[in-house]
Amino acid sequence: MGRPRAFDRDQVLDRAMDVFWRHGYEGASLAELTATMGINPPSLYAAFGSKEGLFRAVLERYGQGRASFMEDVLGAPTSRQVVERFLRGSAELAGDPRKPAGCLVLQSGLTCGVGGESVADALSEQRRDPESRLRVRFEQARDEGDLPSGVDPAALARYLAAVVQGMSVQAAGGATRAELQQVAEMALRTWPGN
Amino acid sequence: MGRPRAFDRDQVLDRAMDVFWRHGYEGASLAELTATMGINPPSLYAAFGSKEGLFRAVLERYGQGRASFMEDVLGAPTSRQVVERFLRGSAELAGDPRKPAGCLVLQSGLTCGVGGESVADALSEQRRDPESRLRVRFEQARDEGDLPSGVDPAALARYLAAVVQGMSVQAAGGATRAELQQVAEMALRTWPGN
DNA sequence: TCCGTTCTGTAGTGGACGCTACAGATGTGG
DNA sequence: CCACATCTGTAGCGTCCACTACAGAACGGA
Repeated sequence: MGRPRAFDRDQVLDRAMDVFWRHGYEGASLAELTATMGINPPSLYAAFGSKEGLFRAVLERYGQGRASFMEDVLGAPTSRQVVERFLRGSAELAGDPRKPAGCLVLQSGLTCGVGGESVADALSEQRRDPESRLRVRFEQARDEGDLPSGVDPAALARYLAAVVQGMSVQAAGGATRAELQQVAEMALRTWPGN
Repeated sequence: MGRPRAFDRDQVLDRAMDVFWRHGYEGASLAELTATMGINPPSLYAAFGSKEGLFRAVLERYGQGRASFMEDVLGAPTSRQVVERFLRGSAELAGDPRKPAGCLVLQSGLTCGVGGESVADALSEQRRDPESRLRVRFEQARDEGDLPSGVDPAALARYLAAVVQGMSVQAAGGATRAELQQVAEMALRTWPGN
């Protein structure tokens, strides 16, 4: 009971995500956030507590999409197909013209000013997550004999994470979807067999 | 004539570089910069004009080191060796424990707030430079028959740039030098021949 | 209809930011 | 030794930042 909320939580989160994505966590000002979200500061603070709280809510929403992507990737029958889905799908996502370039988790903060360390740490953790899930999947593949000999699951996972993060950087610099796909195909040459 | 400058320009630039590297362009405050450089704001402004002017001076100094690295890379006799030097050398640099992790050009600003676009553009340009020089080198290699058939010089250059940028991101997340070297070696499998 | 509760919009708050006015210090040229 | 030019340190400028006090509006319950 009480006066009902005049905005849709998911909708304003999507709009906030766009601002954080384009300007980074610290570069996104409350003035621009509230203007884009179409609400006033008190409403924002009542709903999310703080700028960091808002950002974490955005991050969680973003993480849902990533999680479903990773489930599709990890569900591929062979390790070679895991790699294909991961690289090609990431190129597709990083180059999606309907969204800001690259990846929110990378764009919104590689570095931070003093006091922003907790946000930077949260982002760093988010970046590590797909890599560790890939590693686990490749360890399983190795035990099943589904990994070329001489390939270390951890090194392969780290390499793939690096390539995808590099694609995000390229996208931020204006690379097109087709160019990102070329990067994915070059990376797939790492592993011509299978 | 007049009162002589009480600080060494290159020394304060190196110290400023460290701050920008760790906190990014916008995350580096004048207070921290002046404290680290050991000078007061008026001295800084007399010498560099503005925070952006200081950053550009830092960037130019950083670029000198990068340029000599790229000259060594591009001077390798075969394209395969160009790739080896670029990947292994970049892993070495990104993991250098004497400096902040990764690459200044990437750490100091993938995104920016409103008004910081000129800095972001300058950084984006700096990021493209090694890639275009690699492309030119690979085009030369192709004309000399020194490139495997089916490899596009532009795509190869972009791929390598992405891998190296990804290594920087990994370094920012705490990856060790040895782990970065593993990424380089994985990437070298792209091109087992030669 | 009135009450309690929750949200909304206006209009700020203190503080940190990039930057600079000013006066004193330190050098060179005459 | 003095006039002048340049740098240095103190102290503070206006502006923008994340954030909030407050009063009125919009609901459900009695």
